[in-house]
Amino acid sequence: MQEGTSQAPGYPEETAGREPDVFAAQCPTRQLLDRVADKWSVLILAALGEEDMRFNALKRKVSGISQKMLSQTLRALERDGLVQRSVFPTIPVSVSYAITPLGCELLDALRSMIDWAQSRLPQVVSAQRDFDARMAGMG
Amino acid sequence: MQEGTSQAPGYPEETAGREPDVFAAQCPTRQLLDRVADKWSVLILAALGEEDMRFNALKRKVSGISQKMLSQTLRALERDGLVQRSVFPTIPVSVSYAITPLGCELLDALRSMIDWAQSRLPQVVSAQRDFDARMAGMG
DNA sequence: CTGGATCCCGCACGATACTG
DNA sequence: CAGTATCGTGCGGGATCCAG
Repeated sequence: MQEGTSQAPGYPEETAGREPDVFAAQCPTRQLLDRVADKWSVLILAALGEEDMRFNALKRKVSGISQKMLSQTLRALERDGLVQRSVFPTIPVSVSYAITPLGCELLDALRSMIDWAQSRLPQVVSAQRDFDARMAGMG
Repeated sequence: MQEGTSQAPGYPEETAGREPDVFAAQCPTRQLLDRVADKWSVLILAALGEEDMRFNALKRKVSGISQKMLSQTLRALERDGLVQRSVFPTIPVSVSYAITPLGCELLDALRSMIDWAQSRLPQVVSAQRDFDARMAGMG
């Protein structure tokens, strides 16, 4: 494919102060970004940013998510250290999810994105109308 | 679909100045967020944030993207007013994509996320190792 | 040649049933 | 309640074809 600078075989992590190319698919940062720049991850973190929640509460909060994607995304978030899973041996067992300090840092960044979406929605809707009108005019 | 200021009937939103529930699947902000909190959108906007690019240059830059997703995502971004598409009637025709001021605002928010991923990658990797070790220990 | 549409197919996701 | 297992479908990737 693309060689550019020669990379060590096996682990293409650059050595010196050079930062990795986040656009390269095999870059670890890019892979982390792919996991984090995901609608379910964003919504789950945002929900847990408001308060700790149990599995089904989370499922109700994040409307439209399937149990499969919820449990799958939660496990990925937990593995990345962004979410803490706590099991309480009640009967039946209850499991609570909380955002970690690391996840909280990320959430701060995500909030800018969410705030942007909320505040700029009118401009976006207007742009959509404009675009659709142009497309209709082209036939 | 788009009513602008007043709440249209049919939207189960709460009434007065209360902001809509971004966790509700049918909330327009949530839908915008779903489009924006997408790995291809993020990478494309980040690439165009560096410089205007043509279709194939973008395809090379954003490694791993298929031309289908590139053209599809670009069209969605253009429709949302985040990206400007310019056709130059050269031979062969060249199409250039540029980020708009609106998209630039969003990109500022996205950059926090990207920066977070770059700076916190070590912690995440460490958390992954920890998680994997715990899972291995459980059998 | 560049930009993009279209077809086909595999895989990831959604819906649901089932288990501890 | 908190998941896993199973199955069907729709989205995304790759190849191919088309327009200019």
